[in-house]
Amino acid sequence: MSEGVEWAAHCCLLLAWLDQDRPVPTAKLAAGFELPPAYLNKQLQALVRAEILTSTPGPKGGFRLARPLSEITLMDVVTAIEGPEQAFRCTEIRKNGAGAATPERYFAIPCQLDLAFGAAELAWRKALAAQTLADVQAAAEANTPSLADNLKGWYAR
Amino acid sequence: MSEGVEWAAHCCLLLAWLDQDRPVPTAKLAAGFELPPAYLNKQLQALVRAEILTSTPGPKGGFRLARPLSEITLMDVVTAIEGPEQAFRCTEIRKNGAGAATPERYFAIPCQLDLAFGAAELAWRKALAAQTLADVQAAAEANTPSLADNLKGWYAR
DNA sequence: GTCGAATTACTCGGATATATAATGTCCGAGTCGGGCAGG
DNA sequence: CCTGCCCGACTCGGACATTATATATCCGAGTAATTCGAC
Repeated sequence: MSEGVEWAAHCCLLLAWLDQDRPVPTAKLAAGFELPPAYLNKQLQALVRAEILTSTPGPKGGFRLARPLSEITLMDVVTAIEGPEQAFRCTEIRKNGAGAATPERYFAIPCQLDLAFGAAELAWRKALAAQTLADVQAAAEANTPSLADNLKGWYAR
Repeated sequence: MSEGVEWAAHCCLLLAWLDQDRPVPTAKLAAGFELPPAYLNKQLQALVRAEILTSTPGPKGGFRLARPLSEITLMDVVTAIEGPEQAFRCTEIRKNGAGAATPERYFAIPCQLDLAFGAAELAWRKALAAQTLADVQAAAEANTPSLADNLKGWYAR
C-alpha cells in the first residue's frame, strides 16, 4: 500500500489536534513530519477531492478538516489515496487457453477464486470502515493526554 | 496486489483437477492460461520455496502439488507470492519534526494508527486463512461437475 | 539378447532487460493581505 | 484621518522528472530418458 495513506491519516489527526481557526498550509504539515512538502501536497489534494479536507488558496490559506474526525473512517482515507478498485483484480484467465475451448455455460457462474478473495477483502474494508479517526485520536489521548497541547506548542513557533 | 497471486492459485487448482501421476511442466500450465511461460515459471518457483509445490527437473519433469488442496489456504498463496510483510507499513513519522522535540515517554505506546490498520489487516488475513483451495474447488464443481474431465481432455492433447 | 555408458533433449533456476507505477520536483494561476496615494 | 485601488507575496493545483517495483525475457546447470555399441 502507498505510504501516502499513512501521511494523510496523520495529517488529519494533526489538524484536529491543532484545532486552528485558520487553515494550515502544506509547508507546516510537511515540516511537522519531515516530509517532502510538494509531494505531501499531492496527497492532500486527493483528500480534498474526497471531501475529507477543504483547501483555501492565497496568503493565510491552507487545509482544514471538512468534517469532524468522528465522521472520517480509515476506509475513507484509503479510498481517497489508493482509489476505489479492489486489491485483487480477477483477469478471468480461466477463459483463456483451455477455457477458450470449453462451452460458454461453464462460465455462467463467476470465478470462484475472485469470490473467495473478494470475501476476504470485504472483511478488510468492513474493519476499516468500522474505525474512525476519532477512535484513533481517543486511543492516543488515553495514554498521553497532554499530546494536543504539546503539538500546539511546537506548531506555534 | 500482484497478479501473480491469481496465476499461482489457478495453477494449483488446475494441478489438482488434472490429477496427473507425472509432474506438469511450466509450458503446459502457461499454454492453458495463455500466460508468458518464463514469468509464470518465476511465480511457480516462489510456490516451491513456500513448499506448496515440488519441482522435478529433467525430461518429463515439472511441478506437482506438495500437499492436498485442503491443506493450502489462500493466505499461503498470498504469502508465497507477495511476501510476509504487512501492506500498511508504519514508518513512525510521528517521531519526526514535531515529534523529535517531544519527550521520549510520548512514544512508549505504539502508533495507534498502525494498530488500527493492523487490526483491519488481521481480519483480512484471517478471512484468507479460513479458506482453502479445496473450498474453492468444491464451489466450482458444485455448479460444473464435469469441469475436471473437460480440462483433462484439453491437456491430454 | 542384455547390459552399460555416452549422448541428447528437456526441465527448472536464477541472472538479465523492459514497462509501469510510485515517488519526488517544479512552475504557473489564483487570491488574499497589506501598502500607498488621493480625497 | 479615512477610503479605495494597486501591488506584491503566499497558497494551492497540476504538469513535468526521477526512482523503485512489477513484469517479461533469456541463457546456463542439471537430470533423466534414450540411443548406440560392446559383450
